[in-house]
Amino acid sequence: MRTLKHPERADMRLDTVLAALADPIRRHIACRLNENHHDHACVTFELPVSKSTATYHFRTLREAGVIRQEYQGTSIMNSLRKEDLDARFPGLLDAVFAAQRIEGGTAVNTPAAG
Amino acid sequence: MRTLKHPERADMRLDTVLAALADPIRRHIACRLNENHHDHACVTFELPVSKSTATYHFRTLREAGVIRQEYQGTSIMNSLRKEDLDARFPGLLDAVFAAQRIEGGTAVNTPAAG
DNA sequence: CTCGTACTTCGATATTTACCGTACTACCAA
DNA sequence: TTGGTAGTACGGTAAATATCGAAGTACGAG
Repeated sequence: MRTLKHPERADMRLDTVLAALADPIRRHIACRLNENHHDHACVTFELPVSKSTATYHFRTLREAGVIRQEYQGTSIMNSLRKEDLDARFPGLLDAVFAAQRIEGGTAVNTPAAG
Repeated sequence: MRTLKHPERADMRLDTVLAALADPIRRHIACRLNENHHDHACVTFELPVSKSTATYHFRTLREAGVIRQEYQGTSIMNSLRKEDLDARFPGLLDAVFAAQRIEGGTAVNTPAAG
């Protein structure tokens, strides 16, 4: 079974988390995982970038500690590390999601939506 | 009198604000302005970068809407746009500052401190 | 008017980031 | 075992970012 490396709670860095959430595509992924509480395969996000670029963004989020990625067969199930983030940086994630809602929804034009 | 351009509340973008706060030097500036409530000239920050780089970071913060910069003679008085930010993205600034305190203080080694 | 201070602007550079396509791996199902 | 699906790794590129030093501007003090 393939496993992916995730930072411990204590190893999450504010720099990295903020940089991860500063990108609209990555914020879009995080917001969606926050809204739809069950896990999602990468492929279901329909991002406006190529597959390899999507991998890059998911990896950036995972390495920052924002999401958890676990193989399930050939897919990866993504979930938001909300409890860990809330423990490490209380209120940060909620403030970002609230801000995103205020600013106007999706943060990104998915190819399906455009 | 020289004046500098600041975005209106409504024009503040989450992308830009998060990117501004993702950099440790800029977050250090913002944190200091939050702690010491009166204004500060750029020169008082003793950042570990050259003067022109400092200008660049202050400008980035100003253009994101995080700080206000107003000339006072040959100096610039910097202040945090806390009310505006709180109105636009409630809780975001406080969450970032709290996270910074949790992670361990200064976010940056000033040359004086190192 | 001259000088020093505080900051900006410009041009250059190094590094990082976002992005792509191709080739690859791992797994499941037939 | 053959094929399809989901995602990774790699090599490359374009753009953005962070950095510097040198030269310039604006202002107050003397």
